[in-house]
Amino acid sequence: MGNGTGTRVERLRGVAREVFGWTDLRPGQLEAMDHLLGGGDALVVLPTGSGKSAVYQVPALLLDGPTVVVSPLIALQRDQVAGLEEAEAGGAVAVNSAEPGGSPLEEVRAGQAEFVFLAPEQLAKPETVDRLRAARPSLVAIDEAHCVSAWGHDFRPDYLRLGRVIERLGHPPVVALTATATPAVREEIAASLGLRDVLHVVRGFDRPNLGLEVRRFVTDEELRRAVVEDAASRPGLGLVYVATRRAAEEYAAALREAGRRAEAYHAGLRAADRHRVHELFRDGGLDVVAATSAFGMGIDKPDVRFVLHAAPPDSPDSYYQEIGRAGRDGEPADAVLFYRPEDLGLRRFFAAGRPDEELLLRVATLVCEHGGAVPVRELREVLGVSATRLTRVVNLLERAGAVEPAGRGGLRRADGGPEPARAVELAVGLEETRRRVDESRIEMMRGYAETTGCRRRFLLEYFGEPYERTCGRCDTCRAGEAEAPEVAGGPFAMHARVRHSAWGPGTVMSRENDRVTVLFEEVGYKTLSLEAVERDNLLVPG
DNA sequence: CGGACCGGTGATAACACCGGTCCGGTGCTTTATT
Repeated sequence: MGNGTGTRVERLRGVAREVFGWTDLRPGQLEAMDHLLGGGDALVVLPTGSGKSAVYQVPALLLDGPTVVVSPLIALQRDQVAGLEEAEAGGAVAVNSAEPGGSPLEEVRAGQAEFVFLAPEQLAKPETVDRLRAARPSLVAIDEAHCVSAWGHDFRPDYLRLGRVIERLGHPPVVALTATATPAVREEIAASLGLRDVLHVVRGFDRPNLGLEVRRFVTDEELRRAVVEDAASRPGLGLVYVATRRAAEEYAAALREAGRRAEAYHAGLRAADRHRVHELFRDGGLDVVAATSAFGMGIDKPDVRFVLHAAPPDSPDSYYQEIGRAGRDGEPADAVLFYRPEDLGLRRFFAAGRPDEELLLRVATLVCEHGGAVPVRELREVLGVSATRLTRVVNLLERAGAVEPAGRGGLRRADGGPEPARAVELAVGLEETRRRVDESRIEMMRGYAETTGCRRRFLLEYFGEPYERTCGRCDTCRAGEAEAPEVAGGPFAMHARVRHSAWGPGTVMSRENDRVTVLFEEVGYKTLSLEAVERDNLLVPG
């Protein structure tokens, strides 16, 4: 393989060509790879199907030592391992509950595997981290890195502990990869993973071949009928995203009734059924999949012609991820949201979870009174709670500065940290902030559904890309309703830092002609009328 | 937060209406039982 001589970029190109057969690395990819070879960390936002994996696979072969890849789904790990085995890129193994015994880690230690795939839950075991550390990893890749922000806080709290794991592994170069991330989510990922000397590579947010449309309904019955009629009459392959498992089954049944080859997909299906639907979808045996958010990660089918939403997701972030599965081939495709404001209620319910004050206090008190290092495993046995619940609480107490890790899987009171009662207060405050931000993202989803402006502009500015025009291809543009934006400027330019007397510091995310949307650190997204802002001097530069 | 579902109510009876209750997404793990 071509190494030893030549510039880093030439060596990277050589490996890409000779090992993987890639002859056309894109500027964003190369830049990130080069930065990693130089010892820095990178946060890479590229659309799925544009070679995100290459960003760690190529430099991995030029760095001396195995590459640790954190990947959220066992199914994705399997696919990636298979792909690497085929490329003969130095061997790849996965470590998870579905794999036999402890032999994969042995292969890594013995230098027989260049890539090792794990979910964050595996890295919660100190023994596993120790064995990886002994193999002296030279690169860490966090795939689908938005999971750190989206899942780490409640659903899979081990995501929030990856920063600790990276340190424990000696902090080799780290690359975080995702297809969707607002500036705020990118900041959170970088901070949570403890990235240093970070190069941000963000490419290809706009998807001009996607037609955007929102249709509004009063009753649930009308909405359902319209979704089924629409999905049944469109040519080509499509997805219908729904909010509940039950709705997935009902839509699939209605579409079959209407003569389409349709299947439901959600996490309540047996593994064999999920597998079967995936294969049918992949091999062209279906017209429509009616699915919850369980369907999507790892899907890279080029010819999806439409993505309909029978209910709004929890944020524009999720929405963009889901509609981004349409039109990967660059041909025209449609993204239609069938909208009732009431349907945001379910999202609000999911966002509302309250913190576990009793458990917070018990953990804080136990650790505080112990005086030394308490093994987390022991805490779990004493308290008789699930690992997920305990990890969530420990994360909060760490963020509140009350406890800190002590060696292998231990926990002790932080030096000069707050008393248990005060620690609980601080932790509850952190949860409150989190809840407010989640709710504000739901409000931004309402904003998208109800905007009278250009929808593409709304989404792109939400993702931090200035878009000083109208697209002409969304429903509001076509109806001639979208107002042409004025040239922005003045005190509320995109990304300007501002301060509000009650809501504290924030960043301007977008500006329409009569209002401005600001992302506040403490309360999330707020849209303010410019008239009120000017009349009452609500925002000052900050 | 909103919807589906259930059982009680009223009072020529059948069925419309009410209020209460329950339920809802995403995946890793691991272990005992077939």
